[in-house]
Amino acid sequence: MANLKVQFGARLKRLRAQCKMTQEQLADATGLTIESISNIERGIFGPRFDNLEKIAAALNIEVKRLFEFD
Amino acid sequence: MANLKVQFGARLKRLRAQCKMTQEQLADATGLTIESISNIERGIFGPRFDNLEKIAAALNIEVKRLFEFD
DNA sequence: CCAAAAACGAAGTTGCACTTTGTTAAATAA
DNA sequence: TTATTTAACAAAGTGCAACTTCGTTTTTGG
Repeated sequence: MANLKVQFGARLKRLRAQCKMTQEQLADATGLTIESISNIERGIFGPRFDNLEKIAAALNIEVKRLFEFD
Repeated sequence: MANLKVQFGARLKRLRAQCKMTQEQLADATGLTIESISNIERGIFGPRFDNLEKIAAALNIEVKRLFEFD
């Protein structure tokens, strides 16, 4: 099983796609750069808690859904 | 609604209690200091992703359960 | 009461989240 | 095909929040 950052990134990418948002749109909605969104989705790094909140808010979902893998 | 760090901290505290673990035991199991555990539980700061994994592993639960509030 | 557990303060370190810039590649569409 | 958009990827720099350390006080529970 891949590490948490990778799993989280893949999950985020899928949820963002379901929202039909581009990385740029998510970046704008969260205040992060498009590069940071890309890095998060590829599992390069995991977002801090404050940005975790912003990401969930932008996708209009609860934070825990970002951790629902399998 | 309190911010994510505070909600997470309260949730962690409850789950740790359910496991009948002390902060010190959780600290030992995760490699964090007892102070860091205390700070996390009080919502002073949120753990990084690598430590999120270790905390969930120490409690023998899935990460998502740490974000199940309400 | 006593001992253990946890809260709290303050100050210092460090690693990682995040940015910036730029290039390349893949996807979508016309 | 040719554009155009979207995203992957690299490398280098910055800042701040996560984390530590040391010490004191307060709370909990037996």
